[in-house]
Amino acid sequence: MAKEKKTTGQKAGVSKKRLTVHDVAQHAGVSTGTVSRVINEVPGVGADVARRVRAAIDDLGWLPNIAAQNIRASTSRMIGFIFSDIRNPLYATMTKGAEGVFGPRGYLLVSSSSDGRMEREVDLIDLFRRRRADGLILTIADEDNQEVRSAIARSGISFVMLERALDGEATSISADHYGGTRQAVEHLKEMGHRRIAMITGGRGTLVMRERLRALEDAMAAGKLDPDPDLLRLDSFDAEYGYQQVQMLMGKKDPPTAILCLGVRLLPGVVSGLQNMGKTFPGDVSLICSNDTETASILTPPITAIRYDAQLLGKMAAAVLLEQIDQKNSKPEVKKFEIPTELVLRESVRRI
Amino acid sequence: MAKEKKTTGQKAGVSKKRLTVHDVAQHAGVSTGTVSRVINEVPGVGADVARRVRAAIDDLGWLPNIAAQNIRASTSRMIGFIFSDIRNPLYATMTKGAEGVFGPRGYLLVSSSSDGRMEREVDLIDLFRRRRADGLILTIADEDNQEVRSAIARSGISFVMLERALDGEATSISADHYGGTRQAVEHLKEMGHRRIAMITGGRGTLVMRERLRALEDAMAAGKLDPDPDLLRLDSFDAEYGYQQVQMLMGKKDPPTAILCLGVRLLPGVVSGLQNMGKTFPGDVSLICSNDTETASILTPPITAIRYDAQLLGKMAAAVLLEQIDQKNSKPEVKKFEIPTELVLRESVRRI
DNA sequence: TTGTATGCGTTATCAT
DNA sequence: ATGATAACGCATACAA
Repeated sequence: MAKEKKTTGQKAGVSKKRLTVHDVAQHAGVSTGTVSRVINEVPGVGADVARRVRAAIDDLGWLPNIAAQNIRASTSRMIGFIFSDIRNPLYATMTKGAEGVFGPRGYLLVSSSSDGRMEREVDLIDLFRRRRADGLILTIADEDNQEVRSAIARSGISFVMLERALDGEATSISADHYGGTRQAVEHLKEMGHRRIAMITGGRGTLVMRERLRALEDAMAAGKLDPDPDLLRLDSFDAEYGYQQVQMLMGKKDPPTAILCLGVRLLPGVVSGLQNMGKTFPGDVSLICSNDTETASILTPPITAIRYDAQLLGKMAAAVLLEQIDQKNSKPEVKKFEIPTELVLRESVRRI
Repeated sequence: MAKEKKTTGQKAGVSKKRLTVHDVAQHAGVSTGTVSRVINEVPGVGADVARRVRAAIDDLGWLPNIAAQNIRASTSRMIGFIFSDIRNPLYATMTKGAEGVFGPRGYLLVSSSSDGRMEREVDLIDLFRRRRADGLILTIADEDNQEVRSAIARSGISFVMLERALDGEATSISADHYGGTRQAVEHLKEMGHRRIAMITGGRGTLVMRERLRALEDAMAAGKLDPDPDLLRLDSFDAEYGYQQVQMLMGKKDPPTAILCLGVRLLPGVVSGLQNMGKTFPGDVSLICSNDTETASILTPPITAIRYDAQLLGKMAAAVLLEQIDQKNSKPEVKKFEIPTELVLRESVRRI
C-alpha cells in the first residue's frame, strides 16, 4: 500500500511539522551525531562545521526536545514540591526561593498543592514517580502517615523534608521553631503573663512538636502550670482562629496572651477579636508567626516570630541537588535549621 | 560479535535498576505490546492475561515512564503558566484554580515567576518550548514587547492570555476591570469626591488600560476635569505605594480619595499614610483592589473591588484545554470576562 | 487475541 | 573529525 503523507497543503517555508535533529543535520549537510555534538559542546568538532550547524539551528529555530534527551539520560531534570496550598504565602515564598536555585541549574520546579489531604499527597508522589522526577521536596501534612511514607519509599526518588522531619530517616530543613516559640514565651513571661494560649495546627509535624515543647519548657522553667484548655492545636485555617479565639476569650478565666502560629490564622484571630469587641493588647496580648506585611500594618502592629521562608526554599533546593548529585553513595541524613527572630511591636503589653 | 550484558552483579530481589515494560512483560510471561495494551485499556485483551499483567505490574511496582509515552505521542501533557511573582496572592490563587482543572485531565501545571522581567519571560517561553509544553497561560508584563511576542510566536504553542490581551490576536480571559473601576469611581462621586487619585502599575497591560479608561470616562461623565498629577501608574510594589501616597497627601491640593489598585500596593499605601499621621477615611478615602483578608481586617476595613481570581485560573485552564483539543482547526479568538463587585466597607466617607 | 518490529528524538559507541 | 547505528521506554501497525 502506497504510503501517502497527509500533507496539510501548506505553503513552503514555515511548516507546522515538528523539527528534529534530522532536519537540522540535513539543513547543515552533516549527520545528526554532529549536531548533537555541537549543541552539547563535545570537543573535537571542526570550527566551520560547528558554525554551519549553529547557522542551521538558528535558521530553523530548532530547540532540542528535552523529553527525548531525558529518555536517554534517564533523568527528567524535574523536581516536585508538595505542600498544602500555594495560596499560603509561606509556600509561595519557599517556591520562589527554590525556583531561584533550580532554574539556573536546569531543573524545572513543579509545585503542587495537596490541600493537606494525604490521599492527594500519595497521588502526587505517584505522579512524580510516573514523571520520573529527580527529586522531591516534601512538606506533608502528617509525618506518621503510613500510606504517604510508603509512597515515598516506593518512589525511590531522592527527597528532603521541608519544615517536616522523618526522624533520623531523612534530611530535613526547617526553621528553629523551638527557639522562636521559646523566645516568644519568655518575652511574654517577662511582661508578666502567666496564662498563655496557643492557637495553631499541624498535628503530626515537626513544627507543632517543637512549638509545643518550647511552650512546655518555658512554662516549666517559670514554674507556671500549663492549662491544657489554652491549647487549640487543630487547624491553620482562618475560620479556626476566628472560632477558637472567641472561645478562649469567652472563658471565665481567659488567657492574657495568645500565640497565633500560622499565617492564615492571624486574620481569623483578629477578626474574631474584633467581632466580640475585644482589643489587643488591651484585652489580650498577641504574638503571631510568621511575620507578614499584614502583621506589621495592623493597628496596633503585631509582635511576630519571623524567619526567612525564601531562604528555607533555597536551602531545601540546594541540599536536595547535592543529594541528587551523590545519589550513588549513601543518602547521608542531615538536619538543617535556620534562625528565627522576635520582632517586637505593639501587640504585647506588660501586666 | 557476542553481546554481553553488563550486569551489575546485584542480588536477586529488589534492584535499583529502573524497570520498564520489558520487566513487566517478562514477569507476566507476555509481550511488551500486551502490557502496553493492558495499561492503555485497549480492548481485545484476554481477561486472564490482563489479570496476569496487572498482577505483574503490582508485583514489581512499575509505572509507565511518561517521558517515553510523551515522546511517542509527541505531547508532554504539561502546561506552562508565566506571571510575575508567585508570592502575589493573585497568581497563587489563579494557579490553584488552574491546577484544579489541569490535574484531573492529566496535565501538569508548571507555574513560573518572571519577576516582571521580559528577558526572563522570553527565557521561560523558550524553556517551555524545549520542554514541548502543550499550552501556555500568559500574564506577561508588557503586551507590546516585541521580543516576548516573537518568542510566543516561534514557540508555536497554544496559549491564552490571562489578565492580558493581544488585541484581536489571542484569546484572553480577564476580570471586568473597566466595570469594577467605573463602579468604584461612581461610588466616590456619589460620596462627593472630586479629586480622585489612582495608584497602580502595569503599563502596557489590558488591566491598566481598562482602569484608566474607566476613570477617565467616569470623570468626563461627571464633568470633572481630571488632574494628571493624581495618576501614579508606575508600579505594583508596596514601596511604590508607600512613596506615592505620601507624595500625593503632601501636595497643597491633595486628593480626597485614592484608588489603590494592586494587592501588594495596599500595605504600602496604608503604612505610608500611617507614617505621615494621616488616617482614612478621615484624611482621605480609600478603595483597593483586589479584595483580600488584609483589606477586611484593617481598621477601618477597606472598601474593595473584588473578583474571583480562582475562577479566572479555572477559566484560563478550561479555555486553553479546549483550544489544545482543537489545535488543528483555526485558533478561534475569543474574549472572556468575569464580573467584579464593589464591597462596601468603611474606608470611604461622604464629603 | 497476542507477538514482532518499527518509530518517536536524542545521545553515545563504534567505525571510518 | 565525522558518519552510521544502536540504544532509551513505550505504543502501534502489522503479522500470525
